[in-house]
Amino acid sequence: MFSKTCEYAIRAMIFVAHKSKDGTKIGIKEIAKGIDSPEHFIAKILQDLGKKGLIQSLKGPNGGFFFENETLNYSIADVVTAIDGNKLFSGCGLGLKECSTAKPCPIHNEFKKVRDDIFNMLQAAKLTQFTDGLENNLTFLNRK
Amino acid sequence: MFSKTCEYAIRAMIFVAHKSKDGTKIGIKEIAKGIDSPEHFIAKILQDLGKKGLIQSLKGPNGGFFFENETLNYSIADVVTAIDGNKLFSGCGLGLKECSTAKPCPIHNEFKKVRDDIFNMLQAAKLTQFTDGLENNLTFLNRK
DNA sequence: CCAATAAAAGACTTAAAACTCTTTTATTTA
DNA sequence: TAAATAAAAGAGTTTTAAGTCTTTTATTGG
Ligand code: FES
Ligand code: FES
Repeated sequence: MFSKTCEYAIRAMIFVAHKSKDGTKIGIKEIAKGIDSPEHFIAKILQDLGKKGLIQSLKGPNGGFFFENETLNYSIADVVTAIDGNKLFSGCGLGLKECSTAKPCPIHNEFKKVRDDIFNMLQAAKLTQFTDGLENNLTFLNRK
Repeated sequence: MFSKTCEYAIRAMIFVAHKSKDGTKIGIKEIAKGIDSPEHFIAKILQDLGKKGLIQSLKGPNGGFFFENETLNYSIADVVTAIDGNKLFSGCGLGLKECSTAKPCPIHNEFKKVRDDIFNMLQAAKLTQFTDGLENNLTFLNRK
């Protein structure tokens, strides 16, 4: 469904949303441990998301990653679009150059339906809404 | 959603189902043209599917690819499983080592829902059911 | 201002996916 | 049975994704 990069990105963003709820900054090492990902790899990914404005960071002692505007409250769909682009949300399921209702592939109708469902569910899934589940060990971001 | 290999595979299988409905065999060159894919690449893919029993082929003059048992009538889900495995149908959306209801990731419930929808729709989509649409130019397997 | 800290940047390696080319084997038909 | 045909097999190459390592830059607190 998502690229490995995107899977790490989503896990990391949810993790940061969880850990930095009160404005605390969270370091890359702790993030890498928390989501069980290669440290330098997730660093690159978050740098990229930082450039695109989806996350903030500060260098130096007590530095780390955090969300400046809780008000923005990005969704998982925003993260997916930033990393994997919009192929999943608007591309043809059978790989035709573009998805088109006028010249549809054989599964266009059914595929469009589930594709839209995926988009809607990821759009509705805000990064901040998972804090409680993680806090109470009802949901997990790693298998350690 | 699917790997490039899998996209080609599905297109090719639907194309063969369409073209060899009356027992005609269809050559790899015509398949490659019909679905707009690299010839040697789709050849490899169909060889693989042949070994797995999803398609039949014969060498020599008048040889080509065809379906022996119309009765089997595989679905797109079968092709996807053969090529991409079952990660899409049963893996964790956030890339955790395994999807588990007991130790779910934050989006497990919602993800499982759309994942099952995808499976059901691909399971219901039989390779032979698209012939009419293709025949009447209502649906397409390329953009040429 | 200096040392410590932590992210940013950039160069790099590895592994997997995508794709190509050449040779071999099976089948048919003249 | 020889020539033509078409897939099978196998050994590549190229490209992209995934992951690593080293150096630089920014920030803080003493
Ligand atoms: S054309 Fe294939 S999904 Fe729309
Ligand atoms: S645990 Fe992530 S989808 Fe089930």
